[in-house]
Amino acid sequence: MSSIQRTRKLALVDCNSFYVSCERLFNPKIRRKPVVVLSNNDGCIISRSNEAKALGIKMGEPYFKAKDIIIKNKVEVFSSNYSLYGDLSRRVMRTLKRFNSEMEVYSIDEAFLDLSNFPDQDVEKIGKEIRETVLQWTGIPTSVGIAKTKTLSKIANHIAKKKISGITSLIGIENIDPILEKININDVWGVGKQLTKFYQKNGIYNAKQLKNKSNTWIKKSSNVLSSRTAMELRGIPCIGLETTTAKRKSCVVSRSFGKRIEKFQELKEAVVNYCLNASEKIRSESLVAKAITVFIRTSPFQRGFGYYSNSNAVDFPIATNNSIEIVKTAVSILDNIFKNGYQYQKAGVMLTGLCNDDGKKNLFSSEKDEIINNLMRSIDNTNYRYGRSTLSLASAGVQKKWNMKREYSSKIDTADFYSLPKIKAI
DNA sequence: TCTGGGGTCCTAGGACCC
DNA sequence: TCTGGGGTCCTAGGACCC
Repeated sequence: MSSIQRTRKLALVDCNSFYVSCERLFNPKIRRKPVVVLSNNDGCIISRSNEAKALGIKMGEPYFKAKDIIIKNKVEVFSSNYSLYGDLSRRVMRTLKRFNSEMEVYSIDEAFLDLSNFPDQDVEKIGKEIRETVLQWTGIPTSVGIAKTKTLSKIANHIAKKKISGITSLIGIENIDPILEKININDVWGVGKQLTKFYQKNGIYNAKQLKNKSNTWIKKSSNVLSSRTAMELRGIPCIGLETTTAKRKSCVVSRSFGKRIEKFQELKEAVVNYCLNASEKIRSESLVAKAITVFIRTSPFQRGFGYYSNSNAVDFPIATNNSIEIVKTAVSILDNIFKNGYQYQKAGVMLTGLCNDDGKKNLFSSEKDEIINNLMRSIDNTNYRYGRSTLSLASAGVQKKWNMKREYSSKIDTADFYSLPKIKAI
């Protein structure tokens, strides 16, 4: 064997406080200040700068609960701006792809890269180079964790987040038990709230203890996913790299309302809008839906008004992505589940059983379908060019009293040339 | 007053058939 | 009429992820 070691090596590159970093990119004045970004409707805190974390503001905490700390410490607050984050995410991913085309975009702010082709002793250097390049080209700071399996890369990344260098590699370490011992069981990828409770009850408090637990016990008392996690902790890959983006199986559009809604008419407007959104989305991916679910509910937190939640699913006679048909079906479902006298807080539609739109005509297709398809296509093109909902259906309404609250939007639009930041060339 | 949204996968249990 | 078990398929709900 040659002296160059080539084992399986996966890097997890994760953007630091991604949404906050995006806002900071366009607003240098908040670089060193505590910053948080809120979820839709300004409901919860979903991204925090290190300064904000240090103040004790928790992930997912409702905004109103953290308001005291926020005001007292002059924390900068932003409503979320997903088109900005999506755009910057694509730039980061494009940059990463230069290092290896064997890459899995795992979420908006993280990606797995296969570094197996590099010699073992070089990976830390490569990781450093990745960080520097992404920072220089996009302005987004990242952390890099490298290990033999996805689960271990996650752990390496978790450690890297706390280091100034921003990089941790577990490659070439004989015994990683002392490292795993310091990782709380709930910080292991795939171990959520319920599993944490279960493991702790059985004396498992850290990653090392789970790693050394027998597989049969884990499989028997939990499930295959948990045993996969344990195997991955042992350095045995069980979760593959998904380099091609699989077609999705469902498409959900749902929102909480800016204000509570009581009237059927307003609820209907919201549902129609969600349908238009969802059908446009699946059309853009050349998919058709076999079924649709509509759900409505009142706030689970509001006491004294009575809680009501209901949903219903209906199969389409033929899988479709036609807005008009989808809207019509959704409204009839809403008609069935709507009850008077409740203050609705949220509604949503879910298109399920998605499959490829082969465009084939079937027994029931007619010339009318052809006309409808052309209509959908021109609606999508127009909306793409002139902004969403330039063309819509009358039932979608114009007032939209139910629209989301977004009080703290930075209103940055990356399509606006003049607001683009200047990035240093190399 | 104010508590996000969008996904995937697994399992248990019921319906149905032989 | 009563009795039994095993297989498959579907769905709802739960758990997890970011």
